[in-house]
Amino acid sequence: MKPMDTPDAGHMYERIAAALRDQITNGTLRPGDRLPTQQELVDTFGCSRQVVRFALDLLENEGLVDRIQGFGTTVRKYDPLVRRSALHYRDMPNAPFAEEALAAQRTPRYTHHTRLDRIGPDVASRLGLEVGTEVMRTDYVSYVDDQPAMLVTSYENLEYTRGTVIEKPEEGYLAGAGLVPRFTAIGRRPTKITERVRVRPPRPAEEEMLRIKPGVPVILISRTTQTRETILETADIIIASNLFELENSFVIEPLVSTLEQQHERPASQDGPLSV
Amino acid sequence: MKPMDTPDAGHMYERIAAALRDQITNGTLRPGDRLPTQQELVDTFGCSRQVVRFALDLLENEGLVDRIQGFGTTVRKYDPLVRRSALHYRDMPNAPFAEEALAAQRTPRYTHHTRLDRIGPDVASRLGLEVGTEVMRTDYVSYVDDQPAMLVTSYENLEYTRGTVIEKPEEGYLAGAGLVPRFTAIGRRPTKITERVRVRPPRPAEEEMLRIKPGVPVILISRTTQTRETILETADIIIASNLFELENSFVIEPLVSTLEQQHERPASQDGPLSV
DNA sequence: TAGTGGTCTAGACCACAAT
DNA sequence: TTGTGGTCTAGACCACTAC
Repeated sequence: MKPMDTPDAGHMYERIAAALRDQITNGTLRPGDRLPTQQELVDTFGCSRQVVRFALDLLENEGLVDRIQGFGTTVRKYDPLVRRSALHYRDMPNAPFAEEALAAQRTPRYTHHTRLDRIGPDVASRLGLEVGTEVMRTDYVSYVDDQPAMLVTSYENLEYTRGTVIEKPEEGYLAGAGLVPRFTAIGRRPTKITERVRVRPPRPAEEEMLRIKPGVPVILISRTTQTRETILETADIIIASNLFELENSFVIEPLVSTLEQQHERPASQDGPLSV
Repeated sequence: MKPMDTPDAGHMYERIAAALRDQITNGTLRPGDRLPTQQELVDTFGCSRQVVRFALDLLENEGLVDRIQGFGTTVRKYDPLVRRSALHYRDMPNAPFAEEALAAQRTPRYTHHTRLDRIGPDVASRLGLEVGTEVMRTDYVSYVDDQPAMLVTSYENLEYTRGTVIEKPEEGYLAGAGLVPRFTAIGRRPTKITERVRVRPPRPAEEEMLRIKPGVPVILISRTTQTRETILETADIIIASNLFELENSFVIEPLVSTLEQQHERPASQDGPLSV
């Protein structure tokens, strides 16, 4: 019969998607609400069920709806936690992840597994070591309300940690403390931590580990922790983007005439100086 | 005939997708290569064309392939630039975006449009001003090799910039300079810049503005620039995640509380020190 | 013009959730 | 059991690319 474009413009599936998207974004349909059934949409728009399904595919891939077999299609909820780098890289020996979750009325939990491992090319180049060098590897899985939210794999250079209290990250009196207090405790206080952030749709393995729904990208962070001369640690962090936002703060150094650079001086007051 | 699961396990479309995904990720099919045609896949897997298309939908939504009508399906290329916060928020009055692009052998270009604007609730709360206050708004579109890559909308508090040389961000001798040198020039050197990073699939408007392909999430950054007492600026930044990665560096302050400094001391295995 | 991918129909059966 | 969404077939026509 009528093949595709009926009265208006564009394709039928896009018209259906646009109609529903409007209702979702303008609040007519609210998070958790049920959309019309596929059959109702077939009747409303006078098209085949495949077309309706294609329209719902779009909305699902946009992260706007959840489709529950046998139940219906609902508007997806979004209520992320915030991962603050400043919390993770401060001196206090608390667990920043737990703090973030509890502050948002969620229940945090994590598992960890530490073992010796030999590194591949990628980690080797980040640590400045030879491929195959033995390092201390720790895998973490962090849960929010029993839902996996973040995967971390950390590699620590044994040259610096071997035989110290922090050789095993989750043992000893600094178990669970952040990188900064741990390495400070062995006289190797980090001077800089660098995060490289990449974003893409999840791989099937990540989809499974994080129980990710369609339309939810993952955030991948490669971190390196260093002192002036050495690289202490590197880590791969995988985050489900529907559960976390990131917050990064950058401290701007005051202008210190031309003589001195920023060294061990607690940030002084910023005078209105000319350039 | 045979409805779905033939010999092996799972659904046919997932088997097809998995076979192709393997070839892409293990390098049998390389970026730019053409996949088999839909008809060839129909013949190979002995299923209907709809099922083959569903499999390709998956790969497209994973960002792995491009589908070009009349030509074929190809393996997508990924070669992002790096947005370094340290570059954007430093003192040098250069254009960091151009520098990043040129370093990667790409051609940068951007447009800008500055005007007075009255702010809505979101920007108002970020600037600590009343809704409807007049601010200086500037919209930027940044292109890499003539492809739009980043949208920035910046709102500057006129209370501080009115009548100064930086009142219009893209005029005067500091045109195009970063936030730090510009505000420093009027005696309001920023002390902290905070970025909140959110990730999700693109809205249709964003898809169009950034000419985004299926399976490419957007990165949304809300930035605020402040001195100790005041909020100077806030901005919304939208980035196509296939064109940019982010790099954030965090400087760890030396310990100044006690006389203890870490510094160049190669201190190996020493006993546990109190934090 | 030939061949590619894009949209659509009409109908079938399966899997899961609610009752 | 009923109704929801999930997978699949077989076939049609449209839109674009390359030759």
